[in-house]
Amino acid sequence: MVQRVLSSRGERLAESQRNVTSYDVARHAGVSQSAVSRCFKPGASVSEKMRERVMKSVQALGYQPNAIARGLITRRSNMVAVIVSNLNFYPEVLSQLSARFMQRGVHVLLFTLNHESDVARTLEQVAQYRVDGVLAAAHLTREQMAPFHQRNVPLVFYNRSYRDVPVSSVCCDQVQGERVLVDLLAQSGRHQSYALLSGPADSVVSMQRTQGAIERLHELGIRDLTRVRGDYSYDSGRRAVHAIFEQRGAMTDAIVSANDMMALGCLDELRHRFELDVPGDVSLVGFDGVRAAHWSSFDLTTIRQPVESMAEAAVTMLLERIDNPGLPAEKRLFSGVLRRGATLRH
Amino acid sequence: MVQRVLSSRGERLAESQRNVTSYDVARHAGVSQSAVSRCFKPGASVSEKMRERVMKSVQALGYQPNAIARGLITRRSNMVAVIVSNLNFYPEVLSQLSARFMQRGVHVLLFTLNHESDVARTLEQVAQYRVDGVLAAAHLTREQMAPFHQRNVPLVFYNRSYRDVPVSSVCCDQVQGERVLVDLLAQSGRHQSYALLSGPADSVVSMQRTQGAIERLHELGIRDLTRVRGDYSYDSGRRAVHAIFEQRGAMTDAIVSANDMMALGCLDELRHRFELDVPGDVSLVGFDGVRAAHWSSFDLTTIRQPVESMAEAAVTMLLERIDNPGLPAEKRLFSGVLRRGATLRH
DNA sequence: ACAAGAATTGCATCCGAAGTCAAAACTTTA
DNA sequence: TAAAGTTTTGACTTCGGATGCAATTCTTGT
Repeated sequence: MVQRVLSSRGERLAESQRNVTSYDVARHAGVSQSAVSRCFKPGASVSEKMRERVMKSVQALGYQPNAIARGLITRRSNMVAVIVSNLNFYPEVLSQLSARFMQRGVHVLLFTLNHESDVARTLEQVAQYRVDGVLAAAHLTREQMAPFHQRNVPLVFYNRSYRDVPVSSVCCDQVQGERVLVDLLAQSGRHQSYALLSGPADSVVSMQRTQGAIERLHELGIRDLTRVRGDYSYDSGRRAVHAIFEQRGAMTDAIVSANDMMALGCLDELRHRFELDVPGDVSLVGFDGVRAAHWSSFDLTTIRQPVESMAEAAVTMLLERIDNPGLPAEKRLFSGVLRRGATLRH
Repeated sequence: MVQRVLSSRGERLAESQRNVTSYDVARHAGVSQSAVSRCFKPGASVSEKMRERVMKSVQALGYQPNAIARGLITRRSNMVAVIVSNLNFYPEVLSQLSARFMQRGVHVLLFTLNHESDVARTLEQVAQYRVDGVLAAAHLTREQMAPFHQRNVPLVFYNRSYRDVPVSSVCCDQVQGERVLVDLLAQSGRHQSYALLSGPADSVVSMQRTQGAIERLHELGIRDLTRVRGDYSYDSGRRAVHAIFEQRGAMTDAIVSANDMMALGCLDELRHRFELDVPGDVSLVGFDGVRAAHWSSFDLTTIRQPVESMAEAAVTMLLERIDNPGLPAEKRLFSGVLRRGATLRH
C-alpha cells in the first residue's frame, strides 16, 4: 500500500502512457465496451446517435483498436507471412506483393532466408504468429509444409511448384520460356558451340530452366554443350565466362544463362575482359526480365516474368483461400514474355 | 440441438483443427497451465522433471505458443514496423535490416509506401498492431511522428534526419559525400560546365545532396551550373541528359547525379545515344554505391553508403530503445565511402 | 526427525476486443 | 393505446498465455 502511494506519480505516468482501450472510450462516452467495439465493426447494429457519440470520444482520446487483442478473439491476425529466400530477383516481387496486400488491408510479416538461416526455426516463428496465410518465394520441404496444412493455414508458393504435392502455386513457365530462347538462338545464328550456365544446385527454378534448355537443344540435335554453374549473381556470371572458355577454348558462341544477373555478368566479361563482340562473336540469353536487362548498355534478350500478373494472382489466390478454406489447391502457370534484345547474332 | 448432432463431424474436425493451447498441453501432462507457460519463459522457476514432462506433451501435441496471445498480456509484440518508401535503392537496405532483426528474434512487419499510398492510413495500421518500434526509411511529418512519441514507441529513421526534432536516426552524410565528389571533379579535369541532376522534389536526401554539391561548387567559384530534376530512376537519368543538353547545348562536361541509378541512365544515354565518351567528353558521378555501379560496363565514381554498418546501427539503436525507453534520441551520421571508378576525366 | 528456508507449483486474474444473448428502447400496427 | 415486432444496447464470457501470490514440496541443518 505504501508503495502504491509512493509510486503514484509513476503510476499516473504509466497510466497516461498506457494505450487507451475500448473501455476507456466506453467510460468517456458513457456507453458499454461492446458498443465501442461494434462501432468498429462494419455492418454492426449501431444507431447513428451511438456511433457519433462513440466516435467523438474516440477522437478525444485518440483511441486505436488493438489489432493484437482483436486477432486473439477473432482468430484472424490479418497478417500473412511472406517468405523470400534471397532478394536478388525478389525486390521487384516483394514490392509488388507488399503493395497488393496492403491495398487489401492485409499486413505482411516478412521473413527472409539466406544460406545461413535456420529454416525450421523461421517456420516455427511463422507458426507462432498465427498468420492467416503464407506466401513463400522459397523452397520448403514437404515436412516443412505439413504444419501449415494441419492447421489449415493456406500456403501459396511463388515460382516453386511441387509436382506431387497438392499445394497452390503461381509460377512462370520456366521450361517453355527456355525452349523459346533456345529456339531463337538456333534460328538466329549458326552457333557452333553452346554453353549452359545454371544457377545454384539447390534451386528448382534453375533446374527447370536448365532442363528446358537441354531438352530443346537435344530435340534440335545439338549435343555440343558446355555446362557450368553459377549462383545467380553478376559476379558468378563473370567467372562463368572464364570457366566456359577454359573448358572449350574460346569456341563457344552461344551462352544460355539461367537468369539475367549472370547473363549481365557474362556480357560485361565477354566485352570488357575478352573484348569479344556480343552479339557478333557470342550470342547470349538470360531469364527474368530484370530492369537492367533493358538498359541500353545491355539490351539483353530474355524472357520476362510477368511479375505484376503473377503477384496479383498469388495474392488473390492466398486471400481467397483464407476466406474460403475449402478451396482446393491450384497451380497457375504464367508464360514468360519474350523480350528481343540485341544479344543474338543473326 | 439436431443441428449440433448433425454437425458433430464438422465439430470434431473443427476441434481437431483448433490450435493446441497451453491448456491442452497442461491437461495432457497433468499439470497447470502456468507450468506450461513457465516452461517457455527462459529463466523461470521450473524443475527439471516438470520441464521434461511438459516438453514431452508439447512434442506429442505439436504445441506452438501463440505469439499473439503472449503479446496481448506482455504488451510486447516482438514485432517492429519497417516502413520503406520505395524499393529503388532499398532492397539492399531492407534485406540487411530484415536479416539483422530476424537474427535477434524480432519480427518485421513490412509497410511499403508509394506515391499513391495513404501515409496516414498506413501509420494507423502500424499503431494498431502495437509494434514495439518503428524503423522508417521514409519521410514522416512531425504530426505523423507524434502518436509514436506519445505512446512511447521508439522510432528510428534511416537516412532521414530532422534537424529540430529530437528523434533518432542513422544517416549517411550526404552533404559531405557530395562535397568530396565535387572536389574530385574539380581536381581531376578542367570541366567547363557543370550539370546537377537532383532527385524528386520531396526527397530530403536529394535536397541535401544537391545542396552539398552546390555549396562546394560555389566555394570553388564555379557558378556555371545547369540544374535538372529526375525521379531517381534510370529512365529519368536518360531523360535528364536531353534536358541538360537542351539547356546548354552539348557543352556540359561534368554531371553530378543525386543517385547512382540516374547516373547510370545518364551514362548509357551519353554513350549510346549521344555517342559521347565518358570520361573523355563528360565526367559523371553518382551516389549510393549500388551494385550496378561496380559493373564493368559502368565503373561509376560514386560515394558508397555503408549499408551494413548503417543497418546494424539502426537495428541496434531501435532495439536498445525498446529495451530501455528512457534512452534519449541519437543521431548517427556515417561517412560515405568514396569509390573511384572510371567516369572522371583527368 | 523436525523446523526453517528455498524452490516449485497452482489458483486466480489480467491483457483488450468481439460475440452471444437477453433486456431495454423504439416502431409499427390494429 | 396496447400488443407485437424490430432495433439497440449492455452484461458477461471468451480468446490463450503471463504473472503475483499463496500453497505446496523439497532441501538443508541440527
